[in-house]
Amino acid sequence: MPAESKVEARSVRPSSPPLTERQEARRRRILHASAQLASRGGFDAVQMREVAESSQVALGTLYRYFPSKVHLLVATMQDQLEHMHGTLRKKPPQGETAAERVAETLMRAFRALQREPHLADAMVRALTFADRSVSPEVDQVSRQTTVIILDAMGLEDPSPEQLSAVRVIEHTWHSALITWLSGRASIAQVKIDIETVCRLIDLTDPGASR
Amino acid sequence: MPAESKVEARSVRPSSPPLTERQEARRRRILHASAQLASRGGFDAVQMREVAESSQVALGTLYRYFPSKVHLLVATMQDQLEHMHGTLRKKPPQGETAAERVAETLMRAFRALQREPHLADAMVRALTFADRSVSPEVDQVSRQTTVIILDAMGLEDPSPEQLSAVRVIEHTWHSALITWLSGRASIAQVKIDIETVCRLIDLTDPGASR
DNA sequence: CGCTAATCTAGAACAAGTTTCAGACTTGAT
DNA sequence: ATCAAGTCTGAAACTTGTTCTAGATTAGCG
Repeated sequence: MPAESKVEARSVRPSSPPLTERQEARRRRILHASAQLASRGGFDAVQMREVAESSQVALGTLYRYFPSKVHLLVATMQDQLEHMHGTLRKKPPQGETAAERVAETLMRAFRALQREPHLADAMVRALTFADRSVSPEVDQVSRQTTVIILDAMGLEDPSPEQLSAVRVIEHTWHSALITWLSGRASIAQVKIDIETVCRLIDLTDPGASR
Repeated sequence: MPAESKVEARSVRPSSPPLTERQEARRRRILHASAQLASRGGFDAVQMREVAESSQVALGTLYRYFPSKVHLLVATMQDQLEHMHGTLRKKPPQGETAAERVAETLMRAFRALQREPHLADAMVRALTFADRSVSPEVDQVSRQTTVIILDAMGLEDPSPEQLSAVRVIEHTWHSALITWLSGRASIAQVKIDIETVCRLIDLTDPGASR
């Protein structure tokens, strides 16, 4: 009955209905345009009309794929996170302790973001500005981040305390990024904050190699 | 030469030019209207036209006092934070360790926010969405928060490590609030995160009473 | 008091996110 | 090949933050 089947965009989570090739292509064009515009001028430069035009899609269609600007930018972030995770996987961190490895990984990610500060601005602002209607997508980003951190820790089955520590690390990561993006903290400051919070890991993992 | 002298609103920081009585009254009406509307429907419910109308001020005047919606909401937060600090001061936390006292203080603040979740939503979203143009005001909020935490710790002159810990606690506090406000974390979860991050204090303060 | 500069007001105008709609186009099934 | 249902397009409309303007008010000063 449907034509190009249903929509509902997802990146790693092609849960609901599968997309037509042309739909997949559209989705990709949109995300590409979004990232491109964001790389220029950050959150404000991602204007829905421009995204639509750049990706050769009608405005209504754009809104069918991504029901709001925030949805679009969060999806863009998911997209970028995948790249990131792939990249990080290739060269695992060198640190001795779990805390060092996590800090190293986050700093590596941070340096990547520094290369595209405007893009980082757009994604992070969208992420923290997102309201309840975007919760599922934001949650997905959060889970992905958790995976990256656990990866760096090199744990099989983390304890509840360790999961709490990871949650706090994520909090710090997001908030520190924001203070950096809004010019209220220096890069060095962010580094210190990350290293400080990572100490929590050793605190919650008595069996860490020292 | 000027009439009602100059404007430039501030709360605890009447730095630049002092305000006329009528101006002070206007400013107060505006902040009151802002908090009232925010208490109803959160960030979205604070509509500049409505704030202007509620506070009996022309739209242009509103923008003269607060150059953007985010500025207005951040100022509203400063205002609320003062109350909060005053209230907290009266009954200092009971905990034995600094970590316990800080956690207790933050949880007390958290409970206050729970009583007006919409207001909390408006203020916190504004805070994290703020761009560079609002940095001074956001920074002021941050400083005020730092003071509250240091107060709870009961320290005279904190070490750099301790200040780092406080910074991380603030990061966690903000970010945890956001996850709670957007329905991605339960109240219990926030509590755990706060308690977890507060452990950093003991970690950085070897001389803590135990 | 009378002046002058600054402030305030009412309201129009503009910008960008979001919604809506009629009509053209695709798709999968018969 | 044809049809029904779902999609896409282009364009207009609507909402809310922000800016602008002309004229009325106000404050402080000589």
